[in-house]
Amino acid sequence: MNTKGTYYITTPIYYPSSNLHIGHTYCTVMADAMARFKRLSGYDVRFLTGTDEHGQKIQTLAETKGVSPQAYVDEVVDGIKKLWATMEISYDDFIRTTEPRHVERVQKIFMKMYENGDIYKGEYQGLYCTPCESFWTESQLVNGCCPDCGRPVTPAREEAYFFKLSKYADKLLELFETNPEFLQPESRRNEMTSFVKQGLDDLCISRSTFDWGIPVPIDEKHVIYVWLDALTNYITALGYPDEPELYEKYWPADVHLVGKEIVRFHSIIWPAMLMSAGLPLPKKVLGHGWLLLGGEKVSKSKAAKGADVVDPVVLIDRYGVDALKYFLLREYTFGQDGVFTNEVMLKRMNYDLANDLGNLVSRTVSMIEKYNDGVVPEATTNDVIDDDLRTIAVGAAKKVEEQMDKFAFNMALEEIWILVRRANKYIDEKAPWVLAKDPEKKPELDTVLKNLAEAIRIISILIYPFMHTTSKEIRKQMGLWYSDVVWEDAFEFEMMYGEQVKKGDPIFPRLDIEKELAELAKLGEKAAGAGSGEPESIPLELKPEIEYDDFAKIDFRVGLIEKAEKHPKADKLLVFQIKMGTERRQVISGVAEDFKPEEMVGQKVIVVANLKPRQLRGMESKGMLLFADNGKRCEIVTTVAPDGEVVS
RNA sequence: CGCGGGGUAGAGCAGUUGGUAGCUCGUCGGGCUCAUAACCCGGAGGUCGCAGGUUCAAAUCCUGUCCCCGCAACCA
Repeated sequence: MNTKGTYYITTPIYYPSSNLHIGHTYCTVMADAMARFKRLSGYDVRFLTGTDEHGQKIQTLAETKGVSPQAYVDEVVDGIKKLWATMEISYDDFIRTTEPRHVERVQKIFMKMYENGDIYKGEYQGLYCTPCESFWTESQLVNGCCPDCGRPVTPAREEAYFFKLSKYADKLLELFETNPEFLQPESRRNEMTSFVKQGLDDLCISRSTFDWGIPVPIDEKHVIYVWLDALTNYITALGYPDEPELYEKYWPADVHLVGKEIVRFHSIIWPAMLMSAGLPLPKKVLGHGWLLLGGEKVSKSKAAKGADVVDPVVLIDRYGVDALKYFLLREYTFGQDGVFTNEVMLKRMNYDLANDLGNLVSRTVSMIEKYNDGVVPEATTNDVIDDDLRTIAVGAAKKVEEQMDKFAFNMALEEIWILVRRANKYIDEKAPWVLAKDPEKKPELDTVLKNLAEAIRIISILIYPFMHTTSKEIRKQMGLWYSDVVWEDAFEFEMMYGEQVKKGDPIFPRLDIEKELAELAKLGEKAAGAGSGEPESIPLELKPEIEYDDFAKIDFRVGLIEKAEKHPKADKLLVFQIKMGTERRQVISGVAEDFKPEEMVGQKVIVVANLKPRQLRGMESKGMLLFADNGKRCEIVTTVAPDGEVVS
């Protein structure tokens, strides 16, 4: 064992701002499968996951709940660890960025970059929200106001530390070009290449407006930017720099598995940081796709149909860890987005696991018990059908290896299922129940039973990285309870003679899909809060409280939309001509994706009339319209009151 | 003309050294009874977004065009 060298794989460290959903589970399951696969095939594996616990958002969240940030993250992290325990995620280390080991090491790494001349003190210029003590960039603003509290922001500047990211643009481009393996899939690499080509700004890496973070070692008034803090986890968890034993053994990482939304941080900022610190770069950054929930095309979503359950705990509870893992790994193509629905999931579980695999084991064990007293007989005959089964069986491991090298989990499983289906077909072709009626055919029958036992033994090895519990259950029924799973045995076909099999419960009971769909829909609705029973009042997470005076500063007016058209130079903007009593003026809103201009004309809306005018892509907007917004889709807020009247 | 990805059977997807279009599910029909009403076989169903071009031959190369989706920009 462990003759093939080391293999270091990481997941992102998750941000504990809420409980994890099936998307996080997806990423972690992939990493776990790969870690298990590599271990099984002889690598010395290190698998790291963890949580990223600093930052203003956590601090604010904790405040709204009235607990300390540490207490807040402790609770969420506890839940995350429990989930991974339930799912039997085989990580070797779980790092939390609030742990002393991480904090100290981040500071040392910061100092290293500083000493190398890549960190300088500068002035951060941005838009400042005084009550929130936060800086925002123009693009972060929501309706021109602070995205957190919704109040106006003012231009301001503050002292901050910067990382010379711009210095590394050429080196990054060179990295992408000369080492295409570094960043995959290709579409992400192209995206990042063009991002770098557009020019990189130096990165502001300190904040002084909140304190839930790691202090800048040379200036205690500042805390280190969360991404700088978070990215270093991949080496601080290995003890870099003060206890470098693991670091020296496992770094550079073989792969950072990340979601596509954070590819930029991992493929640009992180390598630049490492270059600055003079450290080797990770070998590969892999951006996977997202699981998309229902909705799909045209937003008919008004009548939200049977909510899909995305809480992994609920799904595991009902269907088991292995079924969920199998579904996630088999259904989706790495790197691409995939649609998640209860129905797709249930079908996968039923067809592949219950019908194909579970039933194969069940019928084989039954026959061995029925026709040979539960003992695997010897194979003494052979024909082309036997050859075909054997060839596919002993060749499958190699194919799985090839697919896993490409992180094509779905194809790796498909290769295994080619064998599963071949075995089922083999039974049909050989019809053992016919052979059993003729004593003369006993040798042939024995061969069939023996070959099936071998095929199932091989399957039990191949599925181990993906479903180790199922693997063990199959091995138990096949009489292999006493032996370890050894990858090399998947290339052998002469190991089952004489084993004593024992039928057990179905490995994957068949599901009644209609019934399960109904049950899940019920659970989904409950989770969505639409449950029956007495209405409960759960406080919303609100922006900080304001004074009446703050509110009184705003002049709301009723406005009649007389004209609406698309902004000629912007995709998301609509330009409205509004009549408010005697005055007519132009107001622009970012709602072009939700409304057609013509459906807006004639609507009476509420206008923030005393908002400072502003140019938007070359056109002036005087004021702003109110909309209800769930983050995805806007709804217009209308009134029947006469235009020009004051709203208060 | 900001950058990139994609449009292939009812659904979801494979398919780049160009040479009879494949898979899973669904559907229709058949077989089997060892097995979890599971398993196996066969049929129907596609002008491979559209229009041109290169070629003996294009889903596969080139040009144009329409539509979707990311990123960027933008949402007073």
